Amino acid sequence: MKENLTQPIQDYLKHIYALSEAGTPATTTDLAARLGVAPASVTGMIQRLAGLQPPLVTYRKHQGALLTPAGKRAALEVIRHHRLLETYLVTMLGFSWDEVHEEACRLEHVISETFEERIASALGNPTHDPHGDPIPSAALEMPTDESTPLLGLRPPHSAVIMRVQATDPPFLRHLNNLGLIPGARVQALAFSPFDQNLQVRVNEGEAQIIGAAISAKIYVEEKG
Amino acid sequence: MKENLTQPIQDYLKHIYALSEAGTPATTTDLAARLGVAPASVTGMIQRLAGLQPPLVTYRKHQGALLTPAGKRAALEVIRHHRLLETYLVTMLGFSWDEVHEEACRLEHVISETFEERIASALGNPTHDPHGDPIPSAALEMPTDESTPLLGLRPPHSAVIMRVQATDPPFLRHLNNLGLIPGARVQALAFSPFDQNLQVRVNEGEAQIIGAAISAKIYVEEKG
DNA sequence: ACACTAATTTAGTCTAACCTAAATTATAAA
DNA sequence: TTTATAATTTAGGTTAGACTAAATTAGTGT
Repeated sequence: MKENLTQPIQDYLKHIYALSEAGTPATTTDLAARLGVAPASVTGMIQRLAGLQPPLVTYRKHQGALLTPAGKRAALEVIRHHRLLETYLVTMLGFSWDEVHEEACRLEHVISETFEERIASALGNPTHDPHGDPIPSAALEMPTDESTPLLGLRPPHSAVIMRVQATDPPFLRHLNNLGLIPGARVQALAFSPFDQNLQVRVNEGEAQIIGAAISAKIYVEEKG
Repeated sequence: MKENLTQPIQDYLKHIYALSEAGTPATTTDLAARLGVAPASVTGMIQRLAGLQPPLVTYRKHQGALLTPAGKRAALEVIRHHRLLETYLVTMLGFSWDEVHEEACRLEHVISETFEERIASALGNPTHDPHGDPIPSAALEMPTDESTPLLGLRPPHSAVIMRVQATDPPFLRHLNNLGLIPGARVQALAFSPFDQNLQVRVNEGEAQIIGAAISAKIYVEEKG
């Protein structure tokens, strides 16, 4: 019951959570790609996780993996660590938002509950990290967000960026240069159905065109 | 050359550094005791460390281990992390000095050079941690201290506590209750050669008697 | 010089987490 | 329905880092 999960196991759970959030099981290959590991290794690990007492995942051959309640709790604990750390690194230690993912990935496995509490309260118990990702509460409740992909915004609507789902540092720096960061207001000026390009104005600035690869990863809310 | 040392290896190096600081090699058994590991495991690991390219320790059978320059650098890097972290946890996150050792032991292996720099400069590049232990500089130079064991202080001399060499939380809390913390002034009132007990006054307070087990671990400097 | 004890090393195992290659199963097209 | 392709699993192997038990070496007192 009081379990000390290894770092690899915590990583598996974190990614199973992300991939199965929509309800569909996380597949072996998707997990392998995310974890940077061979598919066969994933099969082996999933079988082990399903055999633990208590089991952390449910698993049926060729169907993929889903988290059990215990597995979900462990995953949310790691995700809370990760997102609190990212927030702390940016707001208290002057990291930029493209640097924090890697650092948080290493720290998330080793900080104590005390450390978690201290940084959470130093930050005023934030509900979202610098990328806009929701931070599970201390009770491991995930905040529910209403945001939708920027890709779906149509002229002449405007909206506020709530979330940027990306971890690649060069990509994040690029978005930062374009002003596409949480809090920014974007107005849709034109949409091209062929290539799914969106022409937008960001924060009263110059008009610019952004491709589908970008606008699908940015989540906005129409408000104000 | 660009080495990613594992956490166990970093721990070995750290403890070899501590045990061989005086110049005498670190013995298998002492290392085993410190690392909480069987002596045979230490032998195996030391042989591996001596066989790395470049070697991190020098080793001759039954003689114990000494750090090579590369090994010493790696050890000092970890020790710098550890002591900066302890300092940061105490001064920026409200940890008490008995809580920080364990936390720093886990964090020291995973923080980046960037993280190290940021906390060092947030703290004003401290040279000593909350226990008074010297913090190696960014260039890995260890500050040299002049302090001597409180055990050697004789009436009517007085001195200032510079360093407390201990990690056990209950013990540290006890010292804290006695006021025996870095910065405190102690005056020797009497010394009993039989049991090595020392009667002292701490910070103008009540006289109290402290045993050799304590006064040997507290380092002071006579000044002022 | 000898013998006893304590320290150390060797030899052989174990487990977690990975790998590759081969075998199997599912999926989708003809 | 059959078959090709892609996904998955099985089987077998590797490595780091630990363990125990047995063998060896060093150090000390006689």
